[in-house]
Amino acid sequence: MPDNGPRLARRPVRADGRRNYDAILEVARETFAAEGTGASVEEVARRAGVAIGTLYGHFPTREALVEASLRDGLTALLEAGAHAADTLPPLPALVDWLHRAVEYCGTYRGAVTLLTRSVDDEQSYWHAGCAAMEQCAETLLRTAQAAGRVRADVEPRDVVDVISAAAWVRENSGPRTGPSRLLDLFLTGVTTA
Amino acid sequence: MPDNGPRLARRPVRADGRRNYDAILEVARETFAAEGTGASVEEVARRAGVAIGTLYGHFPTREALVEASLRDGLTALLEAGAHAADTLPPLPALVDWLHRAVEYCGTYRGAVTLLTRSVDDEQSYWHAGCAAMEQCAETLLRTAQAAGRVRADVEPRDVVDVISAAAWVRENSGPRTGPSRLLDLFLTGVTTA
DNA sequence: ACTCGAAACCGAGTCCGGTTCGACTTGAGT
DNA sequence: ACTCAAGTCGAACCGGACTCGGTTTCGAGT
Repeated sequence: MPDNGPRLARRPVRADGRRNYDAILEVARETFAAEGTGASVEEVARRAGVAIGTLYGHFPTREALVEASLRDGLTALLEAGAHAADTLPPLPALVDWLHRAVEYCGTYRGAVTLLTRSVDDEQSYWHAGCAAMEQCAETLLRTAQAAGRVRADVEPRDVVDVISAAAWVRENSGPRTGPSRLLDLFLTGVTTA
Repeated sequence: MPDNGPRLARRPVRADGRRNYDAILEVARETFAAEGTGASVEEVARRAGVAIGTLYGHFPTREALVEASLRDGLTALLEAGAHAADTLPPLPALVDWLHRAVEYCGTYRGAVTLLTRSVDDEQSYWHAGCAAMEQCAETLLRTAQAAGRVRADVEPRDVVDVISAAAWVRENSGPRTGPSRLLDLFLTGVTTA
């Protein structure tokens, strides 16, 4: 039987387990939002009123915890992509989704780095999610290309790279406001009449 | 007397000091090259045949050590910029230098992140170096703009962001070869006839 | 209501790496 | 040779990740 990689954290069955699981996750989201994905895991446990061992019982690594904290957002992003594809013309659909994707990757400081490393790592907690994102990007890109609105030599991988690059710049470079400048510059270089 | 930020590590005066300083720096370069800037500082001390305290005597923080390891490269990059400005037409000079800058930022895994954080941090060991790089970028950019080869609305800051973004993608995204694709796409979006 | 096994919980303990500090050693100027 | 600042040393401290074996608690089944 092949190793399917790490199991995603599941909401546990017992009432006390579920209570703690939820509490940890909520505190984790707050903490990551405030301090980035590098925040102390012990601190999360402490604030959630739970022993460190309990936290590790639910989320075996920091990665697992971050992944769980971001799961809902990813689902929303994929839905937004599908929705844009259904309701907008090809190029606007792509552009809209790209901006959302950049924003999503910036949910917590440090998240892009984790995400990006996982794209090619089958063992990672994120791999499936990343693959889904890549798939979404590919669909939107190919549609826009078929409509003649994006240069034909652009690859899905370029799109993924631009998303992460733009998100990374946002979180590491001085404070920027509004939509990602890097993304805009990329788009002007890549779109066609 | 104002705090001028951290002092850059200087080659010490005494012979034994200089010996150790040089040994540490050489080992540090090898180690960072092999394992990235996150490598264990203790490991560096061990391999250099020096006690941990000695290392800290010369380089008070990991940042100081990384900075020292990258100093020569930065000098070379700045010289290359000046040289390109003197010997090439405006746009090629900018393009050439950008590629070099991306390569430089990729000297060690993790270096871009350190560098980028320092741009706005006056306290950082790098601040002066970053400022010099930004200055170089600005000169080349403005010249290319004056020659009508780059869109007028591009700011030096955009250039710096693109350099770090491209370098970051190279080190974090799957293995890429050849010149940075991200940089190329940016340039096609930004250059004019 | 009671039993009992699995599910959860707990937190001390291990490991590891960064950084500090005060005692000791040594190079080099006089 | 003498002196002392420069340099060296490494034990010790700290904080955080992660483990594990003992204990408690839930809740399904009777």
